[in-house]
Amino acid sequence: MRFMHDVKGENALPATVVFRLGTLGSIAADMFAAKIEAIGLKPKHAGLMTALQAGVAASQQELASKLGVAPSLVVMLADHLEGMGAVQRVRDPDDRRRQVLTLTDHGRKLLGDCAAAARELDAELTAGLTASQLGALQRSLAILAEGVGLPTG
Amino acid sequence: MRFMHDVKGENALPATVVFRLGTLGSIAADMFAAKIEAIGLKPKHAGLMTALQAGVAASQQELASKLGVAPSLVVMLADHLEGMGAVQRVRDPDDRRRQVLTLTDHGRKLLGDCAAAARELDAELTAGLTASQLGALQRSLAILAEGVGLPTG
DNA sequence: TATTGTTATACTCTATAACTATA
DNA sequence: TATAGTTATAGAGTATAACAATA
Repeated sequence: MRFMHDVKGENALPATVVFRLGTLGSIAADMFAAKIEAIGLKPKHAGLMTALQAGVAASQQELASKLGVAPSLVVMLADHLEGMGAVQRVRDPDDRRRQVLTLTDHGRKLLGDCAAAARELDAELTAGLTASQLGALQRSLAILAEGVGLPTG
Repeated sequence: MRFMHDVKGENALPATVVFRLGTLGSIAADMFAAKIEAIGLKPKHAGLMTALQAGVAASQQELASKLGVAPSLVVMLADHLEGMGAVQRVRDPDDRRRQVLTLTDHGRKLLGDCAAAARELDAELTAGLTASQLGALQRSLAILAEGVGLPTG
């Protein structure tokens, strides 16, 4: 006979995937934010540039939709990135209402710096995993990401 | 010869564990928040109750430390939980400055409801994984959680 | 004087709503 | 009239700082 709520067992809240993803994700996001703060970026800037790099969105409306944020937030993110020379805004000649964003060389370099920071954190975060565990984790996370239709990749 | 920044490859930002944990974690947290909103709770309330249940903290200061939030936030979370009869505040007779929080029966029931909600989301989220992939994922996440000294897990 | 809890205040983030330009 | 972008405003969430009670 077991406890109905199974407070310590594998059915308890802390053992669920959503709980662990939520808590680990929050910590991971904070670590990443701290790492890229030095180059003047926040995670959402990296997310926007990643969407541009992947070619899944170009106009600000498309970006807002893909990133799952309000259009007004894209304006501020793009302002910041344009101000530091990471992206360029060019009016779409076919529809002059649209601002098409493109990554500059500097933007690509910054995105590379973000990736390098992320890889350093990966090494730190996954130090306790064996190589095969790490591989399995990466594959599982990729499947989960695909399952929820992840905005930014 | 490869591109220096390897923008699409497995070294790129979207393929890192931190990036995927961050994005998936945010989605998971939102899903969980939406599920438990109906019972008047937010993820941080569940985290606080989980810490109480696990016995890793009792006073509000200890909770603030374990949860990684400001003491003033614990006051508000505890106010809310006390208001709905999920926790009790009792003064520590040995040190009357300390408020010791304890879960009530109703609090334990609510925590069980949170766990049930999380399990439902797990089923939905991990539908694309095989049983063995799921098991491997759970083990890996547990190791990562331990590695970062997770507050509430 | 130091510490726990509380209250008051301010800041960050983000969304909603109003506005401008273009279609 | 409808849409892309922008600006202005407002709300949620959380931290910092001041305060009260106890040690």
